[in-house]
Amino acid sequence: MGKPRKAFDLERFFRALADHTRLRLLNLMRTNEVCVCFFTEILGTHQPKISRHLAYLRRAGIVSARREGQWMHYRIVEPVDENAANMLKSVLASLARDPNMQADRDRLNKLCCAPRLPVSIHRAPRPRKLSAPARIS
Amino acid sequence: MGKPRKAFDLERFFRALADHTRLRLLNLMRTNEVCVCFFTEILGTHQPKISRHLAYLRRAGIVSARREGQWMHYRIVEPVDENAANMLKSVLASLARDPNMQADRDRLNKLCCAPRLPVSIHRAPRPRKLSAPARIS
DNA sequence: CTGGAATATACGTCTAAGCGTATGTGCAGA
DNA sequence: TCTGCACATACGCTTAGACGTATATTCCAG
Repeated sequence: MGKPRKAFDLERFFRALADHTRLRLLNLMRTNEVCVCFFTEILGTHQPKISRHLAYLRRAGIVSARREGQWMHYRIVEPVDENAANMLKSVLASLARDPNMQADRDRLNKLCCAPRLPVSIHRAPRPRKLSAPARIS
Repeated sequence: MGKPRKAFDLERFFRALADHTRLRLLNLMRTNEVCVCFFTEILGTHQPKISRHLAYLRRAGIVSARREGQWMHYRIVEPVDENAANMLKSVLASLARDPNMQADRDRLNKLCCAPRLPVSIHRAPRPRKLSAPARIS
C-alpha cells in the first residue's frame, strides 16, 4: 500500500512560480535536462543564486535532480495532480511565447550545439533533449 | 486599432495567487459575484484585510469591482491571454476539489439562502450567481 | 449638510525570501 | 590521500508584503 501522497499544495506551487529567475530556469528546462553550469552561463549570474532557486523549485516538487559525477542535471517533472499538470503546461506555453524567454532558449541552443564550450564550462555535459517530462518526483 | 494591451505578467499573476486568503476569496467568487461584507463574514476576519487582498487581486487583473451604492461587488474576470485563462480555470478546478474550500462555499451558500442575514450584514446585497465569468478587466 | 455604514488606505511591526559573499560537501584524478 | 572542480548551504543585509489598528473616503438617509 503506497504512501498517502501529501495533497498538492497550491500556495507553495504558486510561490515557486512567482519569481523571474525561477521562470527563466523552467523555461530552459522546458524540453531539456540541463546541468547547473549551463544555467549560470545562460543567465549570466552567480552559481549560488542558481542553486538556491533550483532547490526552491525542487522543494515545491516542480523539478527533479539527477547526479552524474560532479554534475547535477535538472528537469521538470510532470505533477501527479491533474490540475497542477495543466497549470504547468500553460505556464510553459506562456513562457514559450515570451520574446525574452525565447532569447534565453536561443542562447542555450547555440551554446549547446557550439563546437567548443566556453572555458568556464568546457568539460560540462551538454543539455539533453527530453522526449517527455519525467513522472512524479 | 486597439491599444496594444500590455503583455500578460506571469510573475505578478502568480504572486497574486500565492496567498491562502486570496485563494479563499477566489474560491468564493468561483461562480458568484460577492460583496465585501460577505467575504468578511465567511472568512471571519477583519474587513481591512479583505479589502487589501481584493485590491491586490484587482491590481493583478484577476478580479473586477462594481459599485452598488455603499456596497462593492467583486467577481473574477476571464483573462484575455489564452494561457492565463487556462491557468485560472485549472486553479479554480483545483480549489473546487479542496475540502476546506468546499466548506467555505457551503457556508456562503447557506448564508446566501438564509431567510435572515446576521445583524452585522443584515442589509447587504446577497451574492449573485454568474452565468459566465466577466470579460477582460 | 451631517451622521453613520461600507469600504479603502495609511502606518508601524514582523517575517519570508531575495541578494552577494563566504564556506561546506562530494566526486575525480593524480 | 590530497587538490581542484561542481554544486550546495550558511550568513548577514535588505526589501516585499502580511498583519492589526487607526483613519480616510464614499454614499445614503434624514
